[in-house]
Amino acid sequence: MRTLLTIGEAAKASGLSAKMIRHYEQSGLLAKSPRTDAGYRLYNNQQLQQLGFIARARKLGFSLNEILSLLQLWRDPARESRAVKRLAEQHLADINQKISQLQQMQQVLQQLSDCCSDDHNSQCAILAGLAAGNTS
Amino acid sequence: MRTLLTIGEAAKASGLSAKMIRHYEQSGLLAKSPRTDAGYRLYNNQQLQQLGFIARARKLGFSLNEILSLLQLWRDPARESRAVKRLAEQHLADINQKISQLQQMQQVLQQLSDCCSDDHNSQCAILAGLAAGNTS
DNA sequence: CTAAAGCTTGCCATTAGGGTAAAGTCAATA
DNA sequence: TATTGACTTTACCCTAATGGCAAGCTTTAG
Repeated sequence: MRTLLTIGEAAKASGLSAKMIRHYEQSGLLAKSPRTDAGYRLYNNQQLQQLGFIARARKLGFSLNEILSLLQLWRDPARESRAVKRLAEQHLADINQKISQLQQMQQVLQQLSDCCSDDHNSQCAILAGLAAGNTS
Repeated sequence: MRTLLTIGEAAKASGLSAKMIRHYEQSGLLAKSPRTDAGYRLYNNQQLQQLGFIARARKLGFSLNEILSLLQLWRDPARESRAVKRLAEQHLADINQKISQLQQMQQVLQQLSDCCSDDHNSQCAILAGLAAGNTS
C-alpha cells in the first residue's frame, strides 16, 4: 500500500470526513500536513494513527479540547497515567450526569405519554402537564 | 398582584431569562408583546402561562421547533390528542437513543478507566485503547 | 483532449443560549 | 428637583462540532 494518502483517502481510512480533518488541523489538534506542489494535503502512517485516535476519542464523546489534552499526553513520553485517568473520569462524570438528566426527562415524559389517550379527543394529558406545571 | 409584568419580572416568574424570552418572541414561539410608550415589553397572565409552558417543555428536552408545534396544538381547540402523543413519542425515542449512545460510551470508557493504573507510570490503558482501536 | 472526480479556500447555517455595549427609561433618594 | 442605580431596548459577537455550497484549480480516466 502507498504510504501517502490524500485527504479523501485518509478520511475513508479513518472514518472522519475530509471537512473535519481540515477542521482538526485548523484547530491545532493535528500538525499542518505536508502538501503536494499543487497544495493537496498528504497523510502518512503516523498521521493516520492520529486520525484514528481522534475518531475513537470522538466516538467516546470527548470534546475537541479534551482530545487536544489527550493527544498531548499521548505524545509526551513523561506522561503520568494518573493525568489521563483524571481526564477520563471527569468525562465519565459528565456522561453520567447527562444520562441522569435524560432519564429524568424520559420518566416524566413517559408518564405523561402514558396518560395521553392517543385518539381524536382534544383532551390531552401531555398538554395539560405542560400547561399546569406538574412536570418537575 | 399586578396583571402586567415587565420582561424581568416575567423572567423571574417563569424561570426563563429575559434574553431567551426575547429570543422566543423573535423565533415566532410567542406573539409580539404589547409595549409601553417607552417600548418596554409587557406580559399578561395568558402570556405568562405560555412562558411556563415553554419553560416546562424545555426542561423535558423538547427543541424550540417541537415546542412551536406543541404550542400550536395547545392553542387549537380542534387538536387531536393523537397528534400530541405522536410528537411526544418521537421525542421519547430520541431521548432513549441518546441514553443508549451515552451508556455505550460510558461502558467502554469505564472499562478503559478501570484498566488505567492511576499512578506515575507512563503506561496507560486509556491511551492504548484510543491508539489501538478496540474501543468499539 | 476532455470530462469527471477530487482538492483548495472561504463563507454561511445550525442550537440554544450567554455576553457586552450604547442608549433610553423609571423610581427612589438626597 | 437632580441624581443615581436598576431596568430595558437593540445590535452585535461568541460558543461546539459539524454540514453545505460555490468558485476555481488539479488530477485522472477515457
